[in-house]
Amino acid sequence: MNIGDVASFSGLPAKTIRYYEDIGLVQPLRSANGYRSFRQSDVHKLAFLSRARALGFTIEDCRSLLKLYADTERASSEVKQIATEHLARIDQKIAELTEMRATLAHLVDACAGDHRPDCPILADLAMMQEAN
Amino acid sequence: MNIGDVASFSGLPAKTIRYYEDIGLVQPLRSANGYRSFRQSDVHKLAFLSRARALGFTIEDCRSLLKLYADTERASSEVKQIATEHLARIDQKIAELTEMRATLAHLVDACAGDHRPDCPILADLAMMQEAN
DNA sequence: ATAAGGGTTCCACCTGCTGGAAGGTCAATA
DNA sequence: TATTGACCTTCCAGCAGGTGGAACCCTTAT
Repeated sequence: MNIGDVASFSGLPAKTIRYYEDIGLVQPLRSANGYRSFRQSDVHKLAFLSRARALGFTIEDCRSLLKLYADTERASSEVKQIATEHLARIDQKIAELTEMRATLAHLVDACAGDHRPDCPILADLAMMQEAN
Repeated sequence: MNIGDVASFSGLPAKTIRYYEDIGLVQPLRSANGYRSFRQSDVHKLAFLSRARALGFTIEDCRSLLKLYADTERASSEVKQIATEHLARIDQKIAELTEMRATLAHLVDACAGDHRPDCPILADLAMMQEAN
């Protein structure tokens, strides 16, 4: 399979697939003409990566997950730990964004948004200047 | 004011302040010895930037906001638009993360996380391989 | 023969900093 | 006065995770 086919199959751009090869996540063979030649297992790996990335796992997480995936003797606890840590990071991020959202929504709400220059958003961002 | 003082005052690392000068967000003067010399207005700008960045505005947003801030003739609608677009981006991000979180939490929940190799997390990530 | 549509490499760029090396400056102390 | 230590300076490199483009090769059809 050439890279274009793999791209449409895995949903990853060809550029990304080349990048994944660069950083050692996949090792496709090469045809006589120099084209990358992907085996079924490579395609599976890439689909795996595509899904893992879509769930927000970092590349390093993906590397670990692929290793565990390949090791049929792994303990599921190892996988669960990676996923649990990632879940905590997501929760953290959601909490941060939610707080930002609240503040920002409040400001947007307070701003008339008309032709006049008075703007609570700028006033809040400046704050210190207010005390001036 | 030297960069160290400004850093502790604005809450931004000195490195970041230098970077902000690099990209033209602030233009401090220079003392005879070559040290950056920050006026009150620079310090205010940096505090403004610090708050705007904490609310997740991009650097380019900040650039626009600073320009609007400096322009006492601005229409508040211009500010509101930037903030509203940013709010939408935040909502988008929260939605994505929330979906990720749901899927991941479901998987983590389903995984025994013990010494055995059976793992629904890997199984789900692989999917295609399942059909193999 | 040539044009279209694959593929290849390499290098630069994106966001928003951060770290480190190598050196200049300043105030206080031994 | 020498020297320490805490400042400051510049410049260069790197992080994640790709993306864009240039310049080129390969294959197939017309």
